[in-house]
Amino acid sequence: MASIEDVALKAGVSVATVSRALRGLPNVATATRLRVEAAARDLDYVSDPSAARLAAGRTRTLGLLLPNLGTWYGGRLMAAVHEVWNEAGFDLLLLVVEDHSARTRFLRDLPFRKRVDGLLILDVPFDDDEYERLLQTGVGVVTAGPWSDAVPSVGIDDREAARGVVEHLLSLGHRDIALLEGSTSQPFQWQGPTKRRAGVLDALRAAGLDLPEHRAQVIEWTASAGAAAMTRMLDACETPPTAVVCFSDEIAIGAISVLRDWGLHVPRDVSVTGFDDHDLAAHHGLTTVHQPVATVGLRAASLLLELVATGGADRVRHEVLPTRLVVRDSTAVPRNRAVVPTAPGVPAVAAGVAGEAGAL
Amino acid sequence: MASIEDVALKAGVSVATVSRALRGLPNVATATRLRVEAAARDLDYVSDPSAARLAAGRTRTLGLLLPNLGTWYGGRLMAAVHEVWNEAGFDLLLLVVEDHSARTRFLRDLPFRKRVDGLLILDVPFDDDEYERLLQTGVGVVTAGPWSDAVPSVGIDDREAARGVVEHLLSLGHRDIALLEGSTSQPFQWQGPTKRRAGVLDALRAAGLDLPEHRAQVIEWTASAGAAAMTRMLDACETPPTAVVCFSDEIAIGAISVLRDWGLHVPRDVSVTGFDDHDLAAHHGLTTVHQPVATVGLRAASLLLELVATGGADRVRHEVLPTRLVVRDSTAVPRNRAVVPTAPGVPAVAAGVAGEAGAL
DNA sequence: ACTGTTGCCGCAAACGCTTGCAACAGGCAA
DNA sequence: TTGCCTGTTGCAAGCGTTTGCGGCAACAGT
Repeated sequence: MASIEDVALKAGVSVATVSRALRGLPNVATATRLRVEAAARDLDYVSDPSAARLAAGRTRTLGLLLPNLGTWYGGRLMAAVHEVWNEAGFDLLLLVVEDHSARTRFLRDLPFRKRVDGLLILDVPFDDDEYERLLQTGVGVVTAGPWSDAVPSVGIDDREAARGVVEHLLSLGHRDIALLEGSTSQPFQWQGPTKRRAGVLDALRAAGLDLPEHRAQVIEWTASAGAAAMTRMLDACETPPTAVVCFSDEIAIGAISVLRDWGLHVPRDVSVTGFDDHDLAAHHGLTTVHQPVATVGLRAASLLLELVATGGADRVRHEVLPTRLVVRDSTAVPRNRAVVPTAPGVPAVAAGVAGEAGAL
Repeated sequence: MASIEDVALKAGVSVATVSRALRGLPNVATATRLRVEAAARDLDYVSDPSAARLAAGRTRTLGLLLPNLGTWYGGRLMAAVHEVWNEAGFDLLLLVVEDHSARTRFLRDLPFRKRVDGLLILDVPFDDDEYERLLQTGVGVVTAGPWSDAVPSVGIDDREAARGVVEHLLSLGHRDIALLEGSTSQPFQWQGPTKRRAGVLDALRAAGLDLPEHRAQVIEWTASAGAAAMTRMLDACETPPTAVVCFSDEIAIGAISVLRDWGLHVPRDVSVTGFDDHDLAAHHGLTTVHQPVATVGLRAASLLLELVATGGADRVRHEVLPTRLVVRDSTAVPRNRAVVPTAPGVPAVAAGVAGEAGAL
């Protein structure tokens, strides 16, 4: 297998020149560059990344830290990140921290040392001291999701998004709105659900409403948990809520199936909303919050790329990407209630768009 | 940041001894080993993988080649593979080949050269010559899914699995069975669907039945494609089939939603089966073929590990993992038809298990 | 003609490990 | 005592790059 020396011999130059020519450095004459490139092509030469890393002191590898592989969100994001980094000639090193003990080990061993130039953290939150410890290794750090003053981030405004969903329901005339919240500890203390809950309360209070205890449940982020919670709620109350706000599409899909089992029509009897705009959401006709997961990945990946290129963070920047309420067929005017033209402070949103058209 | 030399100095031994001690090689006295380990711990030393790779000529990295990130199947498999390799101290390098031009480039450039010790190929099929070209780079190759005489593989018996599904329907008494096949070119020519079709035909023919042209459609592997195809089929025929066999759970979910829209009850009016046992399949009460994706990943990952450890493949081995028919609530005895006790050659499977119990 | 300047290029020293080989000490048998 | 073997350690030569520095033309300005 050809090494740089073979190329140098064949092209009649030194290895230094080959290295410079092949990497496109400026101080190489065009003629020599062409000669070198030809020689490299003839010999089918590719440079050895290990040697390059060792000599240059940079790994041209970036780490992606996430709590688990195989989730819809993580997979989508990883796809975007991989594309950006691959394009820029960086390898992607997967770092999986699936539970608290793994998290502790991660912070103790810092297993990315000497392996990556930068670290993109997805949904594994740290406190400021912990971020500091990560940064002391010299690698650049960016988060996609978690927010901290210590490191740059890109994410969405969970609070605002949740508020938008509830405002949509309010504008349709709903006054009895239930909440299926995702747990904050799945598997980590994560800020998203807290913010979403705050957004829900913002909207309710602006309309002079409240969130009674029996109308809220904190559950896992799965369809089965959504189904179970919906069942409990229907069991416990004589009248179902007119609308159910779910913190993920999967939860919503679970809730919907239970409602249907109970003979309740969605959206005629009960409106349901999700969060994420999962692939299957469109197919289920689910009204939901579209979350630009690919864009989040792309931006975060690019940010980290810049960071490691410029060497240091000049200033900690935060990018907040817009979400979008996608109104489909799972929300409608509540049964037997007058449409309130516009709730106070609510933009005249989509009240006409959401019909009872497509059955679910 | 501490290097091996610092540890050597601190422990009062040579770097060679440190290297041997820390890697657990046998020819180090226990006392020295302990001293070295203590020094390493004190200095918070981790070895530089680039230097180790360069010196040893092995990368301790394995490549995972797949057509796209962010799919349910790929994500699940990657999770299993990552766990096995991580445990063994190997890094995972993602190689994505999303379409034919990328595939051509991959074969031309062999971008994994000098970067990995082995390659695990998932759902990106090559012909024998192409495998030969991959092998000439000296890396070990294993596939998860595709079958070839050239390289070891682990996978499932698609034909057998598909046959089982149809036999289940036959044993319930179905005689008018439709097929929603996944396309073979998504994005690559892949053997799975061909084999599944063969399995379907095996079962039908054994029962003296046929697959009329208007009862089969080749479509994409998505819920929307499943929905569209189901619509076309219902549009085109005056009587719907009594059962629909789908090549993926997502296709099945799409089909079911259309059937429901048309006022057809599943399974009372039409039975539907999927393939994969996707997370949401249980939730939809879908009768389907459980595919041991995590086990496939685990076995393939281990196989590759052995392969690169022993240096060479003694013999090309193929592992076929069992699938399992999971009978849920989307299949039942067809309406207005007598139950045929047992179809010829069909094991007395689950005919009593599949009731009309849970509505969908 | 002499000095700077500029543009290319080569020399050689890293980079931080691994590993074949030699050295050495101690134990044992002859 | 000598020789051999075994178990442990050190020496030093790599591994294949990158990059600071110096050299050497060619060229322009005085």
